[in-house]
Amino acid sequence: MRNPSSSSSSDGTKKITPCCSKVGIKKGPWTPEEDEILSNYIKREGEGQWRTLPKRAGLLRCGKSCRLRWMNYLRPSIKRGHIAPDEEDLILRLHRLLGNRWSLIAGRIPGRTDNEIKNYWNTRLRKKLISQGINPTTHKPLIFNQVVHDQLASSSSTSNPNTPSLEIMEEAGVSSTHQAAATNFTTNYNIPIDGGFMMGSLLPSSHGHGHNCIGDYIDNCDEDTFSSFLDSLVNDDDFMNHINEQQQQSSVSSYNNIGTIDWEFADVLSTKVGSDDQHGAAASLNDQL
DNA sequence: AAACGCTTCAACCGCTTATAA
DNA sequence: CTTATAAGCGGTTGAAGCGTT
Repeated sequence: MRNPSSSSSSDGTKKITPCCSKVGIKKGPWTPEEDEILSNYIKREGEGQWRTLPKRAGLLRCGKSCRLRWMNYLRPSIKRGHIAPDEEDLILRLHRLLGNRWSLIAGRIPGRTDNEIKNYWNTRLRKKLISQGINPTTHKPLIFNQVVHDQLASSSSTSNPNTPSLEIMEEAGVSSTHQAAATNFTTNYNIPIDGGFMMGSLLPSSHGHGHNCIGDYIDNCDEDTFSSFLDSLVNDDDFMNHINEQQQQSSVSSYNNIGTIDWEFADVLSTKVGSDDQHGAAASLNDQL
């Protein structure tokens, strides 16, 4: 494990983490005895008050370490071991929508911790996607993105600056129907090609400022709505019902076509124009429909 | 059997966010 | 409103285990 004395900031000065700086605080792997003490204490007294918990429980650990051990290993609800294919699929779908929001992703997968999912992603899923030629950050094809982006950069032949050129769409194999939809889609929703819209900005605590129907939809959600939105990803059939309910309740015009947008096209388009993240939301939702 | 390289995952760190005083 | 403290998060590390040579 890591050397406790090696902690330093980028400018070389030592940084002290208050709860872990005391002499006599144990670090490194937990022993079965420590696990038992912590488990028994939390079962008896409950979670929380992590900073003072070690002293009260009689452990020579910092509160952070106790919390982590409990959250990631000792909690009775934790499901350890092999991640099933359906769990893997869910991780992929949620990551495509949420990015590296491990805690949020874990919250949607019963019995799995953020640390476990993060590790699984970094050691397996990331490599798996790369081996399949998929960018693990954007979930788009690795090579195609670059080619189209380069083409797009040298093109200025469309009247709407947000719309990819018809030549590019033809080259990319987009049908004429979808080409027309592209113009409508990008015009109606004023989607800027360069986006700057991170998937993480879909979250209530980190609002994006791009104009995107899905982004707007989620930006205007409260936490319960967002939570139920994520639940709908787990239960695919619920998603359209959820959107339709929101449509009826909302007078925001940009929501009006949300149930009729050609999401398959949105996915194709997002790949073609290279504004991965902004369209990534639509693309990920497309997969659910 | 030994040496080496690679993979996994528990645990730590620093930072941010939330809450209390 | 400001400051201090606690909790939570994501990135990173490195020991242990495993496979290969």
